[in-house]
Amino acid sequence: MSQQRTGPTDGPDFPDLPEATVARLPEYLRALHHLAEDGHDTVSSEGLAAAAGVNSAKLRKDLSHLGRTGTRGVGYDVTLLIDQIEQVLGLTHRRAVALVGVGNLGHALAGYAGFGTRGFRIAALFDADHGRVGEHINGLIVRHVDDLPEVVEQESISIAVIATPAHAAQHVADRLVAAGVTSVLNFAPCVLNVPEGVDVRKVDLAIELQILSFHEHRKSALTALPAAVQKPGRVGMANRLGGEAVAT
Amino acid sequence: MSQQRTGPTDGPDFPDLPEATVARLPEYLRALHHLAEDGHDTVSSEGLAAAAGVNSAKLRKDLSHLGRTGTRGVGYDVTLLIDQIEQVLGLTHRRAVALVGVGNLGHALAGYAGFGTRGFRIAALFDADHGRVGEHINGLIVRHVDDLPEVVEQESISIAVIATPAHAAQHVADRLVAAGVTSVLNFAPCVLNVPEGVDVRKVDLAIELQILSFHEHRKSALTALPAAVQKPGRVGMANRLGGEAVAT
DNA sequence: CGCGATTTGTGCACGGCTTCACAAGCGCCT
DNA sequence: AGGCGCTTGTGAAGCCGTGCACAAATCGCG
Repeated sequence: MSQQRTGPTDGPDFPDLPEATVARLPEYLRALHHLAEDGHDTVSSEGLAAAAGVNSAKLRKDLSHLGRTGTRGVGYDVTLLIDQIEQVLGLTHRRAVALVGVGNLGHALAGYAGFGTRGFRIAALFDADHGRVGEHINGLIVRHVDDLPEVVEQESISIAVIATPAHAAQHVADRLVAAGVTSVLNFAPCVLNVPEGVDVRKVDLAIELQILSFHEHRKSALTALPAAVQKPGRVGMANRLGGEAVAT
Repeated sequence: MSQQRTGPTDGPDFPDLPEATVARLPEYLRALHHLAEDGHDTVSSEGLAAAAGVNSAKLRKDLSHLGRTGTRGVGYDVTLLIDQIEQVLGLTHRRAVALVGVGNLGHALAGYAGFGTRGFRIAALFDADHGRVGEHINGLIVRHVDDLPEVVEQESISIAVIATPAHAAQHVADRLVAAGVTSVLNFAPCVLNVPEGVDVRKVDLAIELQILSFHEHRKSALTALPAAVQKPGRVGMANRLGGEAVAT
């Protein structure tokens, strides 16, 4: 997914950020909100980096892509930076999100408060099971997937979350795309084929655990044979090339 | 590649894989199981790559790190490859997992079938709320977090999932580490500080949506001003750097 | 007004990952 | 047995991301 620049005349505010930076901005944003609640007016790159769990140099480079945002010798203005990041992420208005699949996981997601507090609004719930259609969840009524086109249009939905069983996911994705959705967050353990221009991000619990399993396996093998290289230190690592998501 | 092993004394089978490769192996594994169910005995790198949503060259390079696995002119033996990957990921036995936080999301995770079918077993549920302790979920009884050390020891748990509110996550993580857990999957929207040697992976729903939001924002800005560069093509992309980072 | 302390912004080098392109190997068919 | 087509495995090149180290900028204070 490459995106060539808009051209010589640079777009008003489209820094054309590196993907890795985009993936970190939300984390900075969360940390900033936390700092704002604690009454901080400004933060140093060092402080914000610590709160977001990254290197300070990386943080500065990331923020530098947004244009000059900090003040040398002082740091970053918290509220100003929040505004800038929200602007870049397109969070200036609450985006409507559709949730398809109201099963085990779907229920939990529908009740997740983090949606509302971080720029989104679940605008509609869908399920293919007629037995579930009509059910009330968190103030919303479950509708049948056949109603997708209509509702997506009405509510101006461009982002959808798929929380169906794997075998239904591709079909749902096709219908979502046909209805006009251009971004999908997929919780089903399968790959989705979508047309160019549609973004898909995937969250797979089992994959995350399997990656951890690998490291466990490696760790136990290391401590078993060679005298383990015990390094002290503090501060953990959180890796991951792509981000992932969720919550309570 | 020949027998050379990076380490001094070569570990039995520890290719010391690139992190990016490790993050993709689970996806290959899932695709392979799917192929096996469909009766395939062998797969070409092209076929498997398509099923896993990646480039075939990347797939071959990834698999080459496991030692010779394929047969030129033929492809990869499906069941053999499954065994090899499971071996490397440490999935030869079902790993016990502890789940802390039996709220909205915790309930859903406790009932997630993908755990059992993909190498894991939820061995225990915990919550700090005494009102929830004792509750039966999916055949398991919710225990109080104070029992962590005891249960982790008994069940040989090394991996834990945190599904608590953000404000409790760090405290829970500390207790988990103290109890002997060395890998954590964190669903709470906050960064965790853990000692060296403990792995943390994070899944944050809001972050995923915000990343999608950015791309939506960019797309709408592009289609608005310049005559959109409409490229045809098919086949979608699933990123995550990681995963991408994404994982991702 | 100027100096020093502080912190940002960034040039640069390094390492890892991705992709291409092709030689090496394998099976099948004649 | 030999050749042919197919597929893997991998060298090499390029790209992206990271982290260091430092110059530039700003504030506060004497």
